[in-house]
Order: sequence, then structure tokens, then C-alpha cells
Amino acid sequence: MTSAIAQSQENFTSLLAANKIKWFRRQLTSWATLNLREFPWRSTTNPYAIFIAEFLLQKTGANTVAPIYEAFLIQYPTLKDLATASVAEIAILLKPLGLHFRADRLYQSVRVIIEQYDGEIPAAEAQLLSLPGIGLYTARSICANAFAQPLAILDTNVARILERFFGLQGNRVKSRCKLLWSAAEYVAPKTNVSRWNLTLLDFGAGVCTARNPSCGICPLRSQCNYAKIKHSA
DNA sequence: TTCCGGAATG
DNA sequence: CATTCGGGAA
Repeated sequence: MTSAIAQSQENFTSLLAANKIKWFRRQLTSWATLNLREFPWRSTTNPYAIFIAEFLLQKTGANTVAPIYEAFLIQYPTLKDLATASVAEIAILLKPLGLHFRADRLYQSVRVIIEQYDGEIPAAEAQLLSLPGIGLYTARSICANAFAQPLAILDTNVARILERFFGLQGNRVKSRCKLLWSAAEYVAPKTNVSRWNLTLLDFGAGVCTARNPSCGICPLRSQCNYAKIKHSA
């Protein structure tokens, strides 16, 4: 083990004190009771519907995705229906979302699911990861939201919240990613992880935003490392 | 590390 | 008008 890793681990455990984590969870869980957003894909656990939603949500805001998602499910209510679509037909639906290559990836994933998984969305993280266009974030979101698996997720919202509140730095290289993934798992509660994931996403989208975060109304403010720095600056 | 892209924000 | 946003794969 290099000294750099030892340093970052020491940093890690000292910054993520047990009682601070408890408080963090309690504050956000309370915040979530009033502030979780409603989206069409959040009122289902249908694996196909979740799969489509998570695919469309990659690098794309939820409000932008919502109408496209609904149109998509009307046109292709099941994976069997989607399997009859051409890449071009899928591309037309996804056009407003940009990132056009997602149509090809989705098409290819559907083919694999038909051929290798008998047309059922696989429930294992490793199986989902093997599909084109499905990375760690998307795989875990599907596992948590469709199959109630207690898997924490890390996207830029979660990363930003963890960096700010706990003062995690890890800037530079891939240790940053490793560190933040570890932190995301460490901080997540043991139960209701899918709801916890949504809580962090919505908190990052609505309060702890990338630009101009609403520190003035933030329930984490009194213990937040970032708020302290910002205030003293 | 870089690219893919439309949308939101300042 | 320019910058920021933000998952996955080569």
C-alpha cells in the first residue's frame, strides 16, 4: 500500500465519523418526507420500465426525460414490443434527449436480453453491467429501484453532496472515484436504500446544486464542511 | 482522457 | 452568448 492510499484512508475514516453519518442520514431522511419528487418511473417497480427510465436518465435531467419516457412506454409497453423496433425508430423517440448513440446501445442491449436472458431484464449487477450502455451507476439504479437490492449509487449529485458535507477531497486521478464510491456505500443506510438513493439525487438536484446551492435553506448546513468554508470565505 | 449533445443557467 | 451539466465506452 502506498503512502498516498494510506493517507486517503486515514482521511476517509476521520472525515466520516459515525455520529456525523447518523445525523446526515436523519436530516436527509426527514427532508425526503416532504421533498421527494414524483416521476412516472418512481411509481413502478416494473424492471422493463425502470430499465428504460435509467437508460434515458443518463446524463439527462429528469424533467427532460419524463415526457419522452411516457411516450416511449406507450409506443413500446414491453420489452417484446421494443424488440420489434429498429434502431432508427428508437432514435426518433430519443432525439430530443441528445446523446444519439444511446439509441444504438439500447437496441443492442435489448437484443442481448432477448437472446441471453429470455427477454427478462436481468436482476444481477454483473449481468446488467455486461449490457452495452449500462455502467455501474445505471446497473445499481436498476438493482435498487426494480429489484429492491440494497445497492448505493454514485452520480455527480451524490459525489457533490459527499464532497461538500464531509469535506472529502480526493481530487485527482481515479482514487477520487474509488473514494467516493466507498463513501457512498459507507454512508448509505442498511434498509430502504432505493429510497435513500432517490433522496440524495433529489437533494442534489434541488438544494445542494452544482451552481448556487441553497445553503440558506439547507438542513445540513450546521454540520456542513462546505457551508463553513463558504461562510468564512 | 476524450467525446457525445441538447438543455439550463448566468 | 458562454459555461455548466453529467454516464459510458474507446
